[in-house]
Amino acid sequence: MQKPPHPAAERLIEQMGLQWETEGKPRIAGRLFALMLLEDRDFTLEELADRLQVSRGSMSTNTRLLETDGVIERVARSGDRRIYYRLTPNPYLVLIETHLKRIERTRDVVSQARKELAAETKQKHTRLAEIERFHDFAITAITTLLRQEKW
Amino acid sequence: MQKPPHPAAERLIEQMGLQWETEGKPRIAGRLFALMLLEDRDFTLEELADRLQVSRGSMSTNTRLLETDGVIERVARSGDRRIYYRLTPNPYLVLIETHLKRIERTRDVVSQARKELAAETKQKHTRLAEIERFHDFAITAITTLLRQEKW
DNA sequence: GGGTGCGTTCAGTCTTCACTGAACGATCTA
DNA sequence: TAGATCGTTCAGTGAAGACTGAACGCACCC
Repeated sequence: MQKPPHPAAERLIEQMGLQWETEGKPRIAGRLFALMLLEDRDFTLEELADRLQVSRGSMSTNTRLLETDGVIERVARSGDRRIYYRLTPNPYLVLIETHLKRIERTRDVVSQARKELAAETKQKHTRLAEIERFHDFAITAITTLLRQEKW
Repeated sequence: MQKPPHPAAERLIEQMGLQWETEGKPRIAGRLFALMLLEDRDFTLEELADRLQVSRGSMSTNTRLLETDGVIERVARSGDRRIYYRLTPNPYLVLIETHLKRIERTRDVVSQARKELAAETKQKHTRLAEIERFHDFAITAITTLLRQEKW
């Protein structure tokens, strides 16, 4: 017999879903992430779909999404045809890495624009160089942060 | 006579728009931000709407959005009924602050769940405490980063 | 081979939200 | 006061994409 989920757990899951939504990611992915953080064990696809009340199709899509990001991984069990999902060792660090990549991408866009605008007014060029430097600074900061790992 | 915009500038603006879109923010807001970074001067609403080829309504909404975030500000000129917009002194730092607030919010959600789940299994409680600690660490890191300002 | 369980795919639906543009109020000018 | 200019609001439109669920492929079991 299944114990009904604690209201506080439920709230955490839903809040995380909304949070992810504001960041442009699927709500289900956020809810999924929260659930797995909370329970911290292996799940089958169907178990997840049941628990979060979504279709298997949706769950398939979103597990793949998190898997691609490196937040969760698939686990096989001998004698069980089903696939199990669990969090990877440092899911949060992985998320930050994804974020880092985005910043790097923006930096590159700025950088390229700066180079191509070199012949333009000096003001624009200086301005872009400044922005680029800021990005570099942020990237360095986050990278050292990730290396520390002593949280 | 107006000089046509440089292709590289155009690309930067559009790319920034797409970037903001992936982060769940309006594309126009991103384009607006890039344009103002690039030119770094005062603009009227209509000038912005013309330049980015959007309606005045849209521009009104999006200038307000960036203004609320503290990225741009309104400027009045005596003898001119129109409102001018310009970047605030450290627009990037402001954006990071906004991001910081979001992290704090997530931390609070986790924190509350942890407290309410104190009576639940020890595993869940420990797990949530760990997540909370991680958030605290990230918050501290970003805060010190913002205080430095020596980029 | 038929039957069953599992995961994926994909066409279709639904929701959300960015964006438009007309209408409006407000403010200045003649 | 009438007219012009400026910014905002809001109802309506359109598009993007999250989500569903049926159909499918595949592997295993009998």
